[in-house]
Amino acid sequence: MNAVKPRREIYAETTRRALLETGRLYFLERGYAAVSAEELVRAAGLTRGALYHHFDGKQGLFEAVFEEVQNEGLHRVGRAMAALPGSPEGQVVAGMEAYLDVCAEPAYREIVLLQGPVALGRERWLELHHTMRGVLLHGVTTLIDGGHLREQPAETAAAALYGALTELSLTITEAPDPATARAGATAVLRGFLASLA
Amino acid sequence: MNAVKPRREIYAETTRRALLETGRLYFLERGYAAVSAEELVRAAGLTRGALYHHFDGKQGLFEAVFEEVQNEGLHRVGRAMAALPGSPEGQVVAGMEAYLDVCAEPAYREIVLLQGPVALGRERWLELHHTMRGVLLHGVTTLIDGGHLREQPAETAAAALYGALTELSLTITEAPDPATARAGATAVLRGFLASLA
DNA sequence: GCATCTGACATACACCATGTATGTGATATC
DNA sequence: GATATCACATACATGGTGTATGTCAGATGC
Repeated sequence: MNAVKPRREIYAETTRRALLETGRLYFLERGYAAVSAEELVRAAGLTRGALYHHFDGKQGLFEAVFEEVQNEGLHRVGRAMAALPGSPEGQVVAGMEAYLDVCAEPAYREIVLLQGPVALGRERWLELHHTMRGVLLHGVTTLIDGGHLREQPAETAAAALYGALTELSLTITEAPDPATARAGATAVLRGFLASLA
Repeated sequence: MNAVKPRREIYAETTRRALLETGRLYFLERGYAAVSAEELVRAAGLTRGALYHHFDGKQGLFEAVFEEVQNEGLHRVGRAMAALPGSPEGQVVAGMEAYLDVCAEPAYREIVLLQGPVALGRERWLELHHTMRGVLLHGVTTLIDGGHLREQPAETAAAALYGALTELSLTITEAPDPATARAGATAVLRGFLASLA
């Protein structure tokens, strides 16, 4: 038989997960600033001691929740792109559309897009969000290198696309009719991408 | 002679301005969260009583500073657009380029774009920032109505443009060579706008 | 020109929230 | 079985905010 995991480790992992899930729930429903650390840990049946033991305070817990939520979105975008091997343009379009769907999820929208910059400060937020932006930058770079887009600084093109993408995702969920708003958004994005060729 | 302004009113206006300018300075240099209300008013030679009398606490003062800074940018964009009467397309392009310059100013960049959402929360920030976004929306609407852009929901197009614009402005100031970055950004933006026609 | 009132602040206090230092009991180790 | 260590809980110090109240100069009424 393989080594048994010591009980203490199991217990610790359990409380860690309890903190993560309670944090995710409370941050999502009430907002980072509105929920105090004390309230949060009591909801998990713990004390602030546990919070400071496993994470670096309330912000540390938020960062952990942030990374979890963002990674879920990252995987979803990755799967959408991986479904079209051999077509770099199709991959980027599919990735952008998948990203719109990811942004439509309440968890991603609230935790990563809206509360992230507020809770972490823009600087730290950029650090943690770098992985997601990197996907788009990588895609654009590939398109330029492959000759599908004209020669241009990839950072600039990716930044503009990212800005349009994010702003569009927010307006979609705020729109009275999200479905048609999403359709309009993808049309705008495809046109934008084409204008870079 | 016309009525003389009572002395008390003059005094009050003076302290109000002292608070505004100290706030603008401190928020810009140190950041909203990092500067306490107490520290701020002491730097202005006052106490928190004065702050709460004239504004609604630290956040109220920030909102006032925010509106001042944003209005300066608004006027600058307005002047740039007014310089090209009769050419709606030229006006929008000129407005976008002027906006890039406005975003390059440290005060606007820090107070409105970076600290604004953090200090006010996105919801309140959107309310106060609505005037600036409205300029772009109005421009896009005019272009669509005038047939310069194809029939499409103006909100969607304006949102995408705004997102690209803002994101580009941030990357420009962070770029090693802002001048060429700005040139690249305007090229991307012109192409984007053309893709909406 | 004196009394009164009002506006512009200052002072004092109560209340959270956070971070940290320390305590404690269960569990792993030897 | 004694000891060390890990996973928390408890207690306290600190700092920041909002509010209630006090105070004094300056406007107002007679």
